[in-house]
Amino acid sequence: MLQVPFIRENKEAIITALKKRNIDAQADLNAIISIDVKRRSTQAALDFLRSEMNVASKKIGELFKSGNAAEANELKNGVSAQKAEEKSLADDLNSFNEQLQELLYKIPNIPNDLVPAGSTEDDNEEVFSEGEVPTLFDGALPHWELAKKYDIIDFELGTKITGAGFPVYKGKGARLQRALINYFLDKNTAAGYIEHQVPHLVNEASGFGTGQLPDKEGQMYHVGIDDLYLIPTAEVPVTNFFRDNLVNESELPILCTAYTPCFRREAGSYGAHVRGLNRLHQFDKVEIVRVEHPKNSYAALDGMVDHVKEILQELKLPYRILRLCGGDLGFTSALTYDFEVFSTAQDRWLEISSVSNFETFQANRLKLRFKDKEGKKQLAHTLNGSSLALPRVLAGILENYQTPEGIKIPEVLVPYTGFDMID
RNA sequence: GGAGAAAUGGCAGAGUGGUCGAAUGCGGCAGUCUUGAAAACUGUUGAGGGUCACACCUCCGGGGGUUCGAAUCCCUCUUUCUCCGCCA
Repeated sequence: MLQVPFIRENKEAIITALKKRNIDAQADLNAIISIDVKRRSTQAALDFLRSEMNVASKKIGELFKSGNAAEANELKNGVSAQKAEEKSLADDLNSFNEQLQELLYKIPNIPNDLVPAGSTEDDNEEVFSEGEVPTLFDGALPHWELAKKYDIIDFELGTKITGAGFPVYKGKGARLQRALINYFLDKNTAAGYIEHQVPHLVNEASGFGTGQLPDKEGQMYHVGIDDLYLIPTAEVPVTNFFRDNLVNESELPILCTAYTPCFRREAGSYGAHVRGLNRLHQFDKVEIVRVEHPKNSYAALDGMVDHVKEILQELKLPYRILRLCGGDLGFTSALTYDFEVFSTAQDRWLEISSVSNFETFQANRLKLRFKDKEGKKQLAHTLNGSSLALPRVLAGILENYQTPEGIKIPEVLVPYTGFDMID
């Protein structure tokens, strides 16, 4: 969420920047500014009236104490008469605040200068790639076939007990998942991220804090009876740790990591792209979250990108890094790098990580501030990234490491799996 | 799930209708003293809105109500604690 004073002072620049998202924000920004003017004048009028009433009330108390009941009663009638006006002004103010809030929720974050223009994922800019795409032998299979052949993932069983998109991992498949989780968490904690285990359901306020609500209700599973949401990512509980926090500058940066399952309804997805592990309703992910000083947030973003790179290098998977274009950029993000691993048997790239700087956009919603050296309060910057999303990493390993004899395990994972081959 | 008690500033904890945004202690910050630190002493120290700056307004778990006036009274929700029941 953008701040109103910022909008007031930078309207034209915001309109220009949001064009990269293919959004014309002019009308909404104008509405915000004019409602804010009304809001402030109403607030001033209300404050003035209340001040009068407060003075009179205090006087009434003094008059009663000094036994001057007649005069006190007269004043009382005067204040009573003002109450209707007070209520009307307060209602107006409330309504302006609500209108303002609603409009502010509609405006996405301002893209960073580096964000390329564009409307679809085809316009994303490749900024880095590494690792050789292996030439597969004759008879190489896509991961869902491999999963069946080696009996390590049972999609049908998941469908039976829950529904499509909820696979069951078995035997060495389950063990490999657990190995990946442990490996990722170890990498993250070695880099200074503090490991957390968090609730997998969150309340409505948390959904608002990170920007899933309003508008994206349909993406999350909602437990109606208790009004809780299943988390679509650990970003939601972890970033909301800091909701309504005022921290000391010296506490920054704050680095957290958490492994959680993630639940996504993925309404509207269909076809070959949801095959196998490509798109699931429940999947595992290890997340990293940072709360940063605004001065450091872009250096931190680069650091997170390097961190994820290192993991992929160790796994020896072919991957590339994309800088998302305006049209593909998430609502709350100012700059996002996507990591994609190459799925050899499918001959396509699969997104396995998304690393973003939200600048103050989430912090403003969260009321996450820090006190600087002068004692001034500033919004902090929040960032997060996946390190990594499990299913597609697993798909990448299965497909790229397959041999006629079986699936080799990346060397770095062997200490975690306890075996070096799935056969 | 049932019964009872409670929720106040970073923390602890006073405050039961007006002079309370709130005593006191701890903590934090600044200073005095000290070679430096500690101790001691002095001062300072909640948040939001609003203003050029003041003024002023709002906030004592959330929401609503009574009253000229609410931290204080009433209703409701949430959370915490104690006891009982159930339970991994």
